[in-house]
Amino acid sequence: MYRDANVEEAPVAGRAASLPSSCADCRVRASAICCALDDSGLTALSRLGRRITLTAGQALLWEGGEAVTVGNVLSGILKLSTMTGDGREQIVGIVYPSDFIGRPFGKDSPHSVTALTDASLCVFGRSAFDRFAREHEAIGHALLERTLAELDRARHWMLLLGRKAAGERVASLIVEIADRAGGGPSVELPLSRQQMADVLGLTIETVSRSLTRLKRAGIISLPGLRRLTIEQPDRLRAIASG
Amino acid sequence: MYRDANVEEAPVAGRAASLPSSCADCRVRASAICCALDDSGLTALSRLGRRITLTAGQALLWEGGEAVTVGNVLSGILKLSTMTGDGREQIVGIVYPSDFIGRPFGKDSPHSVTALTDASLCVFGRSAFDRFAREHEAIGHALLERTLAELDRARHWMLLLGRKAAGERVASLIVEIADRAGGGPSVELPLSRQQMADVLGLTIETVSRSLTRLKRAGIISLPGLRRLTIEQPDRLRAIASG
DNA sequence: CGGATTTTTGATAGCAATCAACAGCGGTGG
DNA sequence: CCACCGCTGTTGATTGCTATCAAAAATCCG
Repeated sequence: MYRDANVEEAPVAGRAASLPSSCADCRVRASAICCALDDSGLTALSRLGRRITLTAGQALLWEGGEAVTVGNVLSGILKLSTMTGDGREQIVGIVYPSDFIGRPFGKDSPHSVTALTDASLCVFGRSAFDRFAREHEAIGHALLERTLAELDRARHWMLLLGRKAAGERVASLIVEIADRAGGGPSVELPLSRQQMADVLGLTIETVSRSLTRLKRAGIISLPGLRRLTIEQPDRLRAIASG
Repeated sequence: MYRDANVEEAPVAGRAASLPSSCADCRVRASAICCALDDSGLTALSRLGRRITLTAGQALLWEGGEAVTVGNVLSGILKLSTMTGDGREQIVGIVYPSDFIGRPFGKDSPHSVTALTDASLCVFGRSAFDRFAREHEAIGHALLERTLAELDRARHWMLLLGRKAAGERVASLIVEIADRAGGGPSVELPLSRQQMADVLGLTIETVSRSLTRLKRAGIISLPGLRRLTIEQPDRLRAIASG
């Protein structure tokens, strides 16, 4: 089902004095971790990296497997997931463009990384990246800030998983997706019902029923399977906050 | 119910050339974050810090409050916790001696930090610590490694909260506590039943019933309320892994 | 248009929460 | 020293929520 990631193209290292073309035209240059680097650092880092593409469903890293690669998401959406011994899955993170993926400074990957949509990434060998990060304070610090923010988010999600009822979980997810999408009351859902269930620690049926209930209450409407409009943000947030 | 932390003593900065006495006799010097520093760095850091004590139940930081302090735990055990709008609590982390607490590089504390036992800490003003960390690469890197490990642990706990049944959760917690305690089949439980419930996203009754079931199955025994012996580690681990 | 997949809806069952009472333990004071 | 009290933990009865099982409806895609 899952195939290996394919290399799209070798990096094109520009002249030493200028930015490599692969970075110059990078869609996430301003917001990815590399934005902490100056031009010379960026040039040096770009020599370690290459771009790859993943098709929806394709995995890049496996839980418990060697943490061989790290990198930035350029486009598409990926999931971080772990599984119990008998195969129940929990999504522990959703990764968007400009987010960093992989486990620097660790031998094994603590979770799987799988593309939910077709995606493109800028990836580095982990050990080469680790070495680079040790030499470039700015990258290390940017990584620290990101990791601290991720930890905050993971712990906040623990409250949802440990203490919130199904309806509250679904409301919380909608609020988070809407916030991430940035404002508008109408959002494209990046997740299928099954994926929503795997994020929320619920079943697909319970997610569906919760959405129906929110719809019937007039709090949201569902113009399409993957589209959702928040009709009453205040009530939605009230439910989400538990 | 919760009182403010009390300052125990001002730091005693030793002669510039030697280690300050507060660090020289520090119980966690070899394993806390400061072990990344050389003597001069340690001396500089120690000038920013002071020791405080907390009594059981006392809070150091509040969820949503200003993240004024960071520091190392010297002795005792603390919890990190968050609450829903209507007061349901989830413990998102247990902190042991030599662990780091607080939220560097952030304005607000994402969770409360509360002592579960009497505890002593070596704390720093956050902004002073932030400045220090930016100037001392070694601390920043040590913090990064710790934060990455914490993130791995938090995400692993998300699997437990999202997908494991009550009995599996309790078994997992016992395994984790036993591993942390280091080997012996008999462990002192650092948590009350209520606190175990708050970590596991369960109620106190369900935790108690799960323990009783494990006891009746001969997998564990409970020589005292706060003492537990693992009789059949393999079966316990099998249950824990889901 | 037709088949496959995803989503919704319905019926039922099971697990954990809730409500309630009791037991064990430790501390205190008579 | 023992009786009493408060607190923590255990056990029991019941309820309620969510999972599970099952089937229909909607959507997607060739």
